[in-house]
Amino acid sequence: MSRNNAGLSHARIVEDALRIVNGQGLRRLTMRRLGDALQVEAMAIYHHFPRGKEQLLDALVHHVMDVPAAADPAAPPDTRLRHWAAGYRDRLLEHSGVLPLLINRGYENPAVLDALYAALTELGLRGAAVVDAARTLDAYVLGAVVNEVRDTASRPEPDAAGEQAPAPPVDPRRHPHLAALAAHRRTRDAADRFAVGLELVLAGVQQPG
Amino acid sequence: MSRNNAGLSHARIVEDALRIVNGQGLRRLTMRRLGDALQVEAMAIYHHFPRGKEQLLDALVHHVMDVPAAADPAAPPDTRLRHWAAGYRDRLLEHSGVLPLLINRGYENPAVLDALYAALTELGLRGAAVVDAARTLDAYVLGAVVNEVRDTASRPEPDAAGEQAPAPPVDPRRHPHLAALAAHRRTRDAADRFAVGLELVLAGVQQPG
DNA sequence: AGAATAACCTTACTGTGTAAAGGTGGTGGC
DNA sequence: GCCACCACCTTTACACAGTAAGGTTATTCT
Repeated sequence: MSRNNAGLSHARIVEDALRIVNGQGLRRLTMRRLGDALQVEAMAIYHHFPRGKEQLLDALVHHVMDVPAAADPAAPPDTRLRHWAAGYRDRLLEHSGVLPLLINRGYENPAVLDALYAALTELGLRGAAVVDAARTLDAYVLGAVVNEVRDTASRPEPDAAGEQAPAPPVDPRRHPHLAALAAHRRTRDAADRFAVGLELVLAGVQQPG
Repeated sequence: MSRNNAGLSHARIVEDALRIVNGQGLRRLTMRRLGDALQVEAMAIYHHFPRGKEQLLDALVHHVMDVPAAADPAAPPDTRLRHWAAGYRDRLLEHSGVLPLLINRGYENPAVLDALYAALTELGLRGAAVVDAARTLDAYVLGAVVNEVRDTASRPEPDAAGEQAPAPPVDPRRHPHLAALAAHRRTRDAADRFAVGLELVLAGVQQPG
């Protein structure tokens, strides 16, 4: 506990960094701020992450992505796919602050990917069709979460009383379909939207069967 | 042309900023660097973007997203959807540097969205199904592009002769499906992968008809 | 014991966004 | 003609970012 042993560790650093990110945003994740949270000087972090902030951000991505494949091998394959998607979405939403990092930093979780392939194979897909389906599902989930995060971020707060939806004006001359369907755009909540879209993708992925 | 008129303009600033971003990356887009590119001091930009860099980044997103809806009203609706998807992907890939900004900054292009609704309606969808399908397609395209960008970024260069795929080792005991399908994971190029996935989503979106 | 080392601290430098205030030329009112 | 004003750009300055270099300890090894 003395001067040269503050109990710092890879895990503790990542943990506190993640707390900062999803409490104050990625922008405010700073070496000095992280040091403060860890009761340590900023430069102490460099002993555990010699490549500095870049390496720290890599570790954040890795930590978010490195989960064991949810194992319910008895469940039917389509149920497992839905669980996979829901779990994936939950994890991304819980750490939505690191989403920008996922664009440039690779992850790839073999266990999860293998389980995904397994479920799709059990559904009757073979060979390239499995890989294509997996990629498509992955893309859908990621894109859906990104859109969801953007929506909830730009959707303002129910701050004052009554003030909620500014209802953006849409010109029915220029955009008739948009105007006609405007009501349908506000119905479901985020979770329902995700589930509905997932069903569509799942249906497409098993089209021949 | 004197000292108080360097010919700066909203459009020119956005243009040069975008050039920097997709030539050197978002990280290197800096007020001073942008000033240099525009032959101007950094603070000059604040006269056209009073809210500073935040507003500049908003403008970048807006510029990337604000394109007229590709109008080929004679084409069949499914063709129009494919064109929309291809155009969307191209635009995102061309400015892949701004992708991280799309997560937190809203855009929404009414013209494009209306055209999308129109095509889906022509396909036979009605009401909420149109909105759901549009959201699903949007999510797929965005997610697919994000994955594609990550792949091409982490995929190293065919720099020296012959050296290309390090072929990550996969344990066939732990991940049998991954091992069995490894060959299928490297077949198609990025454009094909996108097209194949899009077909799956399109199929799912029109499932009842 | 003495030396090596792991874990942290101090200092210092470059680069970043931007507030504040200063010029400078052109434009309109009188 | 002249002067006030304003749009446009520059200067200066500050707080905060990441991190290289080197210093300080306590533990551990010989």
